[in-house]
Amino acid sequence: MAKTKNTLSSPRNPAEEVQALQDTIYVIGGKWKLPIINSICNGNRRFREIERSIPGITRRMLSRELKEMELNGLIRRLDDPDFPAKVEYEATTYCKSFADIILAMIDWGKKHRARVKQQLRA
Amino acid sequence: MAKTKNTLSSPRNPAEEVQALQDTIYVIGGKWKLPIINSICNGNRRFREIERSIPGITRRMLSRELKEMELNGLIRRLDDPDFPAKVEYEATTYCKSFADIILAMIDWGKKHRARVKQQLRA
DNA sequence: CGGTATCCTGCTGGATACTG
DNA sequence: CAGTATCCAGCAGGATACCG
Repeated sequence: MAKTKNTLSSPRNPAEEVQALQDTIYVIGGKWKLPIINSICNGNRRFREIERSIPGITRRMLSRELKEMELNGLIRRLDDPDFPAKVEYEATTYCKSFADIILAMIDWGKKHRARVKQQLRA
Repeated sequence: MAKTKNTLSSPRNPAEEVQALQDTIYVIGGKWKLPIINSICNGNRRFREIERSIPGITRRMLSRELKEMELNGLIRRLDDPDFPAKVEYEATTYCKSFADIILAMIDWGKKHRARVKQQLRA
């Protein structure tokens, strides 16, 4: 017999939460996915634009990640047939679902900088 | 002359935000740091406890990460001299500063699971 | 229990050059 | 502009065995 949802016991399920956490880490793992998502969500649409908006990224990496992200439904690639080599990328709803994570991370990063700066002055 | 902070223009600074994002990715990079932080913040204190709470992690990895995290001020290691091989770990305030990120990621992971399940039924 | 030592593999990602 | 091709290194991380 299937257990019915018990709303009283364990409002938090640690095992389930680690799982969820590990899934997420798997999906957004690596150095570039989140910065790229962030860039496109910020309105950058052209390859070069995105490239310039992310310090340190190479074309190869950007190219690879964009391809994978398109496959995974994170972005749409719009290729203008009239202008060869005019491509635009746009974020899907799915892509935007990472907003909370990205915001939390930006926030943490800013505070971290402030903290380090403090430390140097001490 | 130094630019004074202009509260009107650019309440958001994209360049600064990518930086912050990349800093954060650097700090919590890899498969294990976040799950370990999460585990310790959830009250797991013993090595084995932490190990058991994180599916897939090996002793070697856990050991290495814990050592690094202690060096970086994320956790305190309490070694009981009376009981050799009785060690406890506890989270520092710094460690807890990752809570928002972790929560956002757990949340995303859960929704992701639900989404995938939906897809399979369709 | 709480680790360390050793060995090994793969994959991420960098450098560089070329293309339609 | 928007990529692709090739080549290569480093290191994260897995397997396994051993230790006080």
